[in-house]
Amino acid sequence: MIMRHGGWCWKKHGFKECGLRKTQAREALIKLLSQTEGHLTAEEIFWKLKEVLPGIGLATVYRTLELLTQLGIIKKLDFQEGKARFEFIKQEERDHHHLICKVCGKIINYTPSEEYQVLKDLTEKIEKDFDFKVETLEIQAYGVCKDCKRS
Amino acid sequence: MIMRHGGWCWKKHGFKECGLRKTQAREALIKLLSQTEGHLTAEEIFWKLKEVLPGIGLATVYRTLELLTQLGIIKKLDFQEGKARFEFIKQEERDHHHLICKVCGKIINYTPSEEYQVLKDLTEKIEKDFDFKVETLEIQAYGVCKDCKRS
DNA sequence: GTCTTTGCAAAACGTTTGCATGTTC
DNA sequence: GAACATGCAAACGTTTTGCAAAGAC
Repeated sequence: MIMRHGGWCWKKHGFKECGLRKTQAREALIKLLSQTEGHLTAEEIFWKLKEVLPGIGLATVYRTLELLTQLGIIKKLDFQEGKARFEFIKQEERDHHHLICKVCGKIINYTPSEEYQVLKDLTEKIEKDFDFKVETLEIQAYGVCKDCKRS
Repeated sequence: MIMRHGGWCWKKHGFKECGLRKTQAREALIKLLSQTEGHLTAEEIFWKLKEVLPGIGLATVYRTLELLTQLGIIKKLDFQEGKARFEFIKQEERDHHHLICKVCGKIINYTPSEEYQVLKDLTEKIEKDFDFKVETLEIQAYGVCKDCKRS
C-alpha cells in the first residue's frame, strides 16, 4: 500500500517527512498536470510522460495518480466515459464544476465567483435538511454547448 | 444493436410500435427497479432477478439496463466506485440529486421542491454565462452523514 | 543499507460483443 | 416464419496487483 501515513501527513508536513520520496515520475506528473488546462485520462498522461521519461510504466502512472489524489494535489473526475480523468487543483478554482456537451463531448470548466450566494444557500439547505456535513459539492450540467447549438 | 428505432419512438409511441418486445426479463427488471428504493449495481440486479428468473444471464441484464436507460425509464448513476448504479425514474422526483457519505458509502436522495428557486437561478446563470443549453443538472454532495458524524 | 518506488506481466474488474438458440409477435 | 431477444463464453478496456530489480535517502 502506498499511503502508509495517511493523507493528513502531506497536508501538514512535507513530502519527505511523510516517508514519501521525490521521484522523477512524481515530479514529471505534477509538472504535466499543473501545466495542462484540460482533463486528461491516465493513458493520455502516460503517453505524454513517455516523451520525458521513456522508461515509465502505466502502473506507475496509476499509482502516482492515486497517491496525488489522496494527497489532495489532483482531482479524479468521472464523466461517464468508462475511464477516469484527472486535473490539477488550482487554488483559485478550488470548487469549480463542469458543463458536459452531450453532442461533442467537450467539457467546460465553471468556476462560480467566490461570493456566489446560490451555492452557499444550497449547501446550507442540504446540511440543515439532512444533518449532513457537506465537504465537496460537485455539479455537472449535461446539455448542448454553444458550438453544437448552432450546427 | 438494440435500439433500431431510436429513443424518440418509445417516448412517442408504445413498446410494441417501436419493434420492441415485452419479455420476461424486461418486465421483471422494470418491476424490480420500480419497487426498489436504493441504487443497485448491475450485478446486484442480476442476482435479484435470478430469484425470479433463474436462467437469466448477466449480458441480458446489461443489455436491458442500456435499453431502459435509452428509453428514459431508468437512470444510470456514477458514484466513482468503478461501476454503475441504476435507479427507476419516478415522476415525482424527476430531478433529484445525491448525498454520498464518504465514511459509510450511504447514498441519500435529495429531491428539491419543484419551486426551489436556487436551482433555477443556477441553471439560468450557466445558460447565460456560457451560452450552454442545460438539459440535466446533476449535483452530488460528498461528505459525512448524520450517523457517521456521531460515531 | 534500508525502505520506497518502479517496470513488467499477469490478473482483476465491470462491461460489451459474436453467435447459435430460443421467444415473441 | 421473420424479426427480435437471450444465454453463454470470449473479448474488451481500464485499473490493480505481485514481484524482483532499481532508486532515493
